[in-house]
Amino acid sequence: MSHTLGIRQAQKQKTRQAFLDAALVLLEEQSLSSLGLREVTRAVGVAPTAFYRHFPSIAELGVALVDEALSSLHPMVGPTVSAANDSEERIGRAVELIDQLVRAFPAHVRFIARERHGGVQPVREAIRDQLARFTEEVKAELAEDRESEGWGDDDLTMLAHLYVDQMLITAQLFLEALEAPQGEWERVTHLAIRQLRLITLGSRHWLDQETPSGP
Amino acid sequence: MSHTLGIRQAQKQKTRQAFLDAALVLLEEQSLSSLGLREVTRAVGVAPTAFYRHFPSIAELGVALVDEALSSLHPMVGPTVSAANDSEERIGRAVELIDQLVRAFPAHVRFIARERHGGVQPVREAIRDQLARFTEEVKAELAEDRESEGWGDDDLTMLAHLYVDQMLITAQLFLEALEAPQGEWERVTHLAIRQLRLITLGSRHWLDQETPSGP
DNA sequence: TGTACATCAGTGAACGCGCGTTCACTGATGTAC
DNA sequence: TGTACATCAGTGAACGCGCGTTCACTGATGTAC
Repeated sequence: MSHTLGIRQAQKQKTRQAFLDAALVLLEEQSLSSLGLREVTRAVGVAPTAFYRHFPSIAELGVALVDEALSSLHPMVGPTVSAANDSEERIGRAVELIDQLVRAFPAHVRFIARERHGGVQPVREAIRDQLARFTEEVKAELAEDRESEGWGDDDLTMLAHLYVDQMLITAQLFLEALEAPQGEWERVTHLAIRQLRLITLGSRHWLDQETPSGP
Repeated sequence: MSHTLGIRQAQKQKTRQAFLDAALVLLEEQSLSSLGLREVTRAVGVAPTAFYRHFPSIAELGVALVDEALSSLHPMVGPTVSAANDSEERIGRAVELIDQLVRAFPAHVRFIARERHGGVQPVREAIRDQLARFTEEVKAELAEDRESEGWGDDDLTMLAHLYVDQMLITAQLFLEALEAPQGEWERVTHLAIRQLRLITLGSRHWLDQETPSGP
C-alpha cells in the first residue's frame, strides 16, 4: 500500500547514486575506458565487491550515467523549439537552455562529449540512441510549422540534424569556456546565436532553390 | 653531403613508425587513456623498454599521431574551398574530400574523433590547435571572396567555424557508415551536401538582415 | 683502408603495485504466521 | 506484538596477472685519425 521504498531499497538506491556521483567526478579527468572499478569503490568508501551489487561492469555504470545525463532533457525540447512568435526568440531560448545546462551540470555534459566517440561501445550506443531521439523530437516540432509549407521528410530530418549538432557544438564550446578567462562565455554565446541565425536564414530560403520534392 | 639518413637513423624511424601504426590499430577499439605501453611494444614486437627510446609517454605518442593524422591535410584546404565558379561545385569537392579521407584513413579519423574530447589533455590540445588552424585557413579563403562584399571579421570567423564543424560531423557520419549496411554511405553524402547547401544559402542572405557591421 | 673509441637503439631481469574477480561470510531488513 | 526463517547489500581475504619504470647490458653503427 505504501509507495515509500523499504529501508533496504532506499539504502541501495543511495549507494547506487553515490557510485554515479563518484564516477562522474573521476571522469572529469579521464575517460570511461580507463576508469577502474576499485577507483570508484574507493571514492565511494565501500569494498570493491560492493560494486557488483549495482552494476555488472564499469561499462554498464556508463550507460546509467548516459541516462542520468540525457533522459531528463527530452521534456525541454518541445517548449524550447516551438511556440515562439519569431525565430529570434527561439534562438535565444535554445542558446539559453544550453547555457544553463552546462552551468548546472558541467560534468554530465563533459561525460557525454567525451564518451560520444569514446572507447566503450555500449555507452556510445546509448548516447547515439538518445541523440537520435532528440533529433526526432526537434524534427517533429519543425514539422508542425513547415510541413504545410511544402517541406519534405528528408529536408526536415536534415534541418533537425543541423540544429541538434549545432547545440552539441555549442555545449562543448561553453564547456571549454568554463576554464577560459573572462569574456569567453559571452563570445561563445554570440557565436552560437549568429550561427543559429544563419542556419535559420538558410532554411527560410530553402524551398526557393530546389525542385519541390519529387522525381 | 649525403641527405640519406644513416642506417641507425633510418632503423630508428622505422621502429618509431611501427609504434605509431601499432597504436592506431589498437586504438580502433579503445581510447588512448587506456592504451598500455606494454600493449604497444608487444604489438610491435620489441621489449617494453624500447618504447622510451622514441616517446617519453603514451600521451606523447598520441600527440605524434595527431600530427600524422592532420598536419598533411592543410595544403588541401585552399584548393578545396577556393577557385570554384559556383558554390555547388565547392560543396561537392568538400564532401568528396572528406569521403576520400575517411575511406583512405579510417583509423586516423576515428582517433581524432575519439580523442578530440578524450581523457588525455596534451592530445586534446594538439587536436584543438590543428582544428583552429583549419578554421583560420578556411576563413582566409572565405575572406578573399567576401571581404570586399562587406563581411566583417567576426562574421567570417563564424562562417568558417560552421563549415569546419560541419566537415567534422560529416567525417564522423562517414565513419559510422563504414560499418553500416549498404546505402548508408550515399545517405550521408546527400545529407552532408544538403546541409552545406543550406549553410551556403544562409550566408548568401547574411548581409541582408544585419546592420552593416560597426557600432 | 684500418684501427680504436664513442654513441645509442634495443635487451632482459627485476621491482613493487593496483587491478578485476571469486568466495564464504555477516548482520540488518523483510516476511509469514 | 512476537517469533522463526529468508533475503540480500555490503564485507574482507585471497588469487593470479599485467602494468610502468629502473638498471646495467650488448653489439651494431658512427666517427676521428
